[in-house]
Amino acid sequence: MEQESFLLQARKEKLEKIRSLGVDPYPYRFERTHSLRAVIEGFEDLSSKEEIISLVGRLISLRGHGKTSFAHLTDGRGKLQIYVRQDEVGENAYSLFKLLDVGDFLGVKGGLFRTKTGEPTLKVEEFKLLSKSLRPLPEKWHGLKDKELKYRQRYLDLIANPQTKMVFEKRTEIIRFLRRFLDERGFWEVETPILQPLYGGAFAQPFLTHHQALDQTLFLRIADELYLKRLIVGGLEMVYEFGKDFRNEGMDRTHNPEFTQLELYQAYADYQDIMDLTEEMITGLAQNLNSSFQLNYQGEAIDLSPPWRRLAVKDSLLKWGEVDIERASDEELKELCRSQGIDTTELSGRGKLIEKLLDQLVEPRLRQPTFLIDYPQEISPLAKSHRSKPKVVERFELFIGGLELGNAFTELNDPLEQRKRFQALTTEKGEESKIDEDFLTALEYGMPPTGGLGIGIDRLVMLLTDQPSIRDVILFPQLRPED
RNA sequence: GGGGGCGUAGCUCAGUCGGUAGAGCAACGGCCUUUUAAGCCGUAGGUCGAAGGUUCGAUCCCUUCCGCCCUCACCA
Repeated sequence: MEQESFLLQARKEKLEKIRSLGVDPYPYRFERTHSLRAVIEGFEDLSSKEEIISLVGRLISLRGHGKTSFAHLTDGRGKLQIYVRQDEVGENAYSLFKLLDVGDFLGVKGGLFRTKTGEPTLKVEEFKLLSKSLRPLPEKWHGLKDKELKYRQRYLDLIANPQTKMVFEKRTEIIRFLRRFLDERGFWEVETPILQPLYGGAFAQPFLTHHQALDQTLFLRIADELYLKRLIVGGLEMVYEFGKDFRNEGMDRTHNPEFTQLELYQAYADYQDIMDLTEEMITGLAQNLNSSFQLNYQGEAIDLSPPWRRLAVKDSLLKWGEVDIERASDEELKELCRSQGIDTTELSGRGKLIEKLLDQLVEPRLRQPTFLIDYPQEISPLAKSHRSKPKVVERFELFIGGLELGNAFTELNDPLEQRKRFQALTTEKGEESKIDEDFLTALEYGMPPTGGLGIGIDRLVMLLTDQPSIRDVILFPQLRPED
């Protein structure tokens, strides 16, 4: 802290010197004629015309040589060298330039030329300080490596590490593509409540908050599902929502307490249609982003070429668990769990046992794109029973590179059946979790046959940007407070 | 929550088999009109994550705590 104030002090003194020269270190405006990227791309043309241009940017390097200085400016899209000479800008202006630091924002005006080494450079005729920086930026050569600092002070990470900026640029492109993809198919983008009197649509602990005026407990949503289905009842037919969901559970490489999910619902579609849509959407995305179906995730080659494997839960466990879940007794399933080192004392019901076996035996093996389909009904209360297979529902989860990316159903639209499923859950849990009567009422008015999908956007970004942790694709991931 | 690793200057990192610490970059002063990790000369900057213990002496060993990372568990 002492050290920091020492460094701060030097900059504050410069700030005062600048003010005493009659210069405002935080002025309001500077007109730029070109972005730095435009200058680099149009350099030959601009320099041959000897045009005088105006540029802005942050000073990221500074090399003074007495009465002349070289520096680099960056404006977030590009980087350009500038060259300042005392005999060009005048003595007063040059002494002001000497008071500048790496980190300051600058507007410059001049013509372009190439240095001896051929680097495109702007010869400064005039410049204007646009904003004074009071703290030193991370070191120019090694950047900012400390993960904690990268997450806590993401702005420094973005300044110091171009790769970080690229990841988040791709994140923006991914979301932009998905919106366009759905908009073009006639989906409506909608917004549903984040503050909910009841929570549902997934199994997870919620965050609680309180509304003062209503004196009411509210929950931050764990999923959008039950509201989006109400809109299907309302006749919207094709809806989607990009939204933050909040789950009050553990944090790890693939879980952040708040995360972004894309949910979409399409009337008159079933889960087969949704599989087609998902495949088309994500392969289109990869093509758009990387111009290829091939990608590398954490050293592993992944081929997104369609069609993707569609593997039934039952077949997956036959293959990797050597068990027939239709025939095996509860005790046999438990035995298999135990042989895999799974603690079965807390597990009730075949559904949970099967889910555990999937976790352990199947999911880690799903490296290439795979729709795992037809899940046990008891762990899928919002999905419609399979049209021909007993005891399973029409549901899929999507796995790529071992990441669980999506979850989808042919939606259950039988209100009486839905009520039974909710009731079975509350008795199983042995607690008075409230049933969303308003949702059931909506179903009673009639919901058309519908397919629905949830995609974990953060994990999708991880996959497509080759990042190992969800924290690397969320600008401000959840951390414990310092001290 | 269990196990393992890490925490030293603003940043990136050395180091001390226990004798209160170094480098590069950044900073400050000086020289320098085509440099680009500019260069040269000089200066300053640290309660070595926090607290306690062992010791003549702790940044180093021990304990506890805090934070970060990995991993297991938990997690429709």
